Amino acid sequence: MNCRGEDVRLGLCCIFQDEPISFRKTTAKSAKGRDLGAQMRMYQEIADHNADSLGEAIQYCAHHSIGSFRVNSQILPLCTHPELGYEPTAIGGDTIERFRAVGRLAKAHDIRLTFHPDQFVVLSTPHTKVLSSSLKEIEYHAEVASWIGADVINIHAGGGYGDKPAALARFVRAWGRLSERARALVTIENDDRVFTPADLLPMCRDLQIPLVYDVHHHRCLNDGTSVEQVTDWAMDTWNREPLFHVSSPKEGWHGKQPSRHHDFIHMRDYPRFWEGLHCTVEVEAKAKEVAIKKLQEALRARRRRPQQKGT
DNA sequence: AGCGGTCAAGTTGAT
DNA sequence: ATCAACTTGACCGCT
Repeated sequence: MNCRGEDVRLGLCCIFQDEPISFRKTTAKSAKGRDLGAQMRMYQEIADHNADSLGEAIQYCAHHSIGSFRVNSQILPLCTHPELGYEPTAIGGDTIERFRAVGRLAKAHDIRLTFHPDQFVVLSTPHTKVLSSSLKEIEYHAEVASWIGADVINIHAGGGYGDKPAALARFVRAWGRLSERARALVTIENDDRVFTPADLLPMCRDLQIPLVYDVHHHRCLNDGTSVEQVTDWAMDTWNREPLFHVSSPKEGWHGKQPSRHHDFIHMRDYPRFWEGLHCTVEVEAKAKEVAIKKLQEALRARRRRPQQKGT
């Protein structure tokens, strides 16, 4: 039981729908038109804004019983850009101290912070260029995570390239090239196209990489295992609070692309037996904080009702 | 001020 | 062959 009086910690992903809390970014094209000094000033200004916004996001979560917030990877603009990139620690002024203060705020309110680097991080890639940029990207996340106290950098296994065992072997090798600090934060999530929980669990156990179990992806790409079974197995891979993902299909399970996310979470898709688990559930719904509010209400209502048939 | 096109990056599968 | 989808639309430059 955590401080919110509930067992499950719900997580908000990156942005808000209605609440006026926003994060800024810029484009390489815009930055290139300035001299180096002006570029760094712009990056710092955006980073300061984003640190402040992250603080507001944490406050919002604390006041709305949301226990976790996923931080956008672009929180330091263009930091890992191949031409314009810079060391996170090179950002000037009191920006880093601002982020550290935000980290203390999150800790004080028991708001868990996570990262989910985007699709360009591919540790299973056979291409050395893609691999080096992926490693760099993860190390960047690890640095910022150390400022704010994030305890998860969640990635997918990457492409399968027609030979999943070979791809996973490359993943293992790449993972070994990360710093110890980064490895301690990296988690791996089952996806909806290539790697199922059954594909990933052996590697997760071998290397002690926690599995972020995405039940929606599992339902899109099934491997013969049950939601109950994978939940148990995934829980066992964690040396800290387990993290799961939930979402609902935009056009229903019989629509043409069930992988697309709905604005809200349908209770049918939220496993009943997750209630009462000590874990974080990130809510991947387009309506963001509005979807979480609805989900909280639906979970409360369901808890009051006697057990019904089905999940 | 409003609006449409653009944005750093990888891989897959739908069309 | 092209393009949308993915953890997320925001930003820029034109009219």
